Amino acid sequence: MADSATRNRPRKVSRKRTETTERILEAALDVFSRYGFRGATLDQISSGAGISKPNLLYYFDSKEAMHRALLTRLLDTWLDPLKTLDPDGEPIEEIANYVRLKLNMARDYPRESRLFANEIINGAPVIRSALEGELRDLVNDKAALMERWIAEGKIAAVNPRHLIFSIWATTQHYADFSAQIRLVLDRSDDAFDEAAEHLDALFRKMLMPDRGQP
Amino acid sequence: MADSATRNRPRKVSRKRTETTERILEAALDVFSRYGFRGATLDQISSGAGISKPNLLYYFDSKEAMHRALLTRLLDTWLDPLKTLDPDGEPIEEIANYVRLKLNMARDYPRESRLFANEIINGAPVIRSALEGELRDLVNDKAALMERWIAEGKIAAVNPRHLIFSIWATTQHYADFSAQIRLVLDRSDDAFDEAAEHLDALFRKMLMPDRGQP
DNA sequence: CGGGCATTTGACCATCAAGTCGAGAACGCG
DNA sequence: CGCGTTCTCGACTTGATGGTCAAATGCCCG
Repeated sequence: MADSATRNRPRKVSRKRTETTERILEAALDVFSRYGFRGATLDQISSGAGISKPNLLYYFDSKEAMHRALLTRLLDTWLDPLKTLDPDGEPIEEIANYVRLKLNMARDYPRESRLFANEIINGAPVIRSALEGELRDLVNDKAALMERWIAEGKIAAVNPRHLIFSIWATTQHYADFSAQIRLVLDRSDDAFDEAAEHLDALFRKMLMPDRGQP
Repeated sequence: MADSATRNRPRKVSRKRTETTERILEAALDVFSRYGFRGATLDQISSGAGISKPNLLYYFDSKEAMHRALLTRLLDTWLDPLKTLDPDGEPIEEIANYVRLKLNMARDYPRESRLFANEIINGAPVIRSALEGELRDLVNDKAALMERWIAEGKIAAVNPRHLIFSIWATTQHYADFSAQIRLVLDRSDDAFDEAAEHLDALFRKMLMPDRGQP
């Protein structure tokens, strides 16, 4: 590790190469998230990235390779907020904070959210194995943490896994179904502030331990 | 209206025609919900319906027409549960019942849910106008009802529209993201019973009026 | 039963889109 | 400068796919 080959050449991959790769992935995210995998065309992506189609295929072997690169890179970002659930923190604050983080991601990265949604709706053909491994382990870990909090009477008795599902569902909804939300609410200003308040109240109330009957 | 041409012929459209149309829409639902509009092919649909491709196009002018027929027909079914919110019922029971109905739909009609999700994620190009009209009116109506319940102290002070969003999100999640849920929960048996219990508790707790400080 | 309308299909067409090829331009580096 | 490597693209190939057409078959009803 840290061998001379990697050390001596400050960049084995040229700056230009990484820059172009970045531009391509940015354009690909735009197109894939808007039209889905099948609906996206290489022409759209290449023109979005400002290069020719053969050049696009010089950087990525195939349309599928681009899609895969995008999704695997995304997965880490996507799972990150859940990792921040701190076993030593104040339980309700920790979870409320997680909800806020997820909602911020829906607001700041709607394309990523839609890309992910598309992949899952279609049965997660690409990231299935990653989901089975990394995601399941992470969820199991955090679910166990919540069980502990419940046993200690710190939060109400909820089903931890379904609580996590509810958090994912409600927060990502504001990205994935934004078209519907805009149409229902009528106004174009984003409803994220209201949503934040609403979801904070929803989950806090859900988690408040019932001190009534011990 | 009600002219003889329509009256005299008990079925201007033959039984066979409606039956074939039905078989086509069934196959189309299957394919569109699984692969999205662009991803679906007429060959898949025609073979799913057990007829030839030209015959398919004898019944529907185009792929788009089939898709549109499917979505407009679906919209009514989709909105129906919300209409059942009874202004004269017991508020919390009414809403809990609505949640249960929506979750049952996610369980019994996952293909319809995914078709709808696909349409919305892509910006609702087909049913935009219907959403702007019918759906918005319906939501406004029911939101007003909830405002009344809040004013009467029957339910806690929630943001009615965002409450509705949360119900849509959490229930449809079990259909649209079922792949993820199966992977996380590990077992193949559907998690709907657990989900029903969890969501019932979640929304009941959210809606319980705080008798503490009046 | 027979004329006419509805239904069905094999063969075909046109377009679109993923991916290939070979040649040329740009760049790094001695 | 010179030369190999990296990068870029116009033109092309190939397969998939939405849609057409004309001919054949079935079916209703007088």
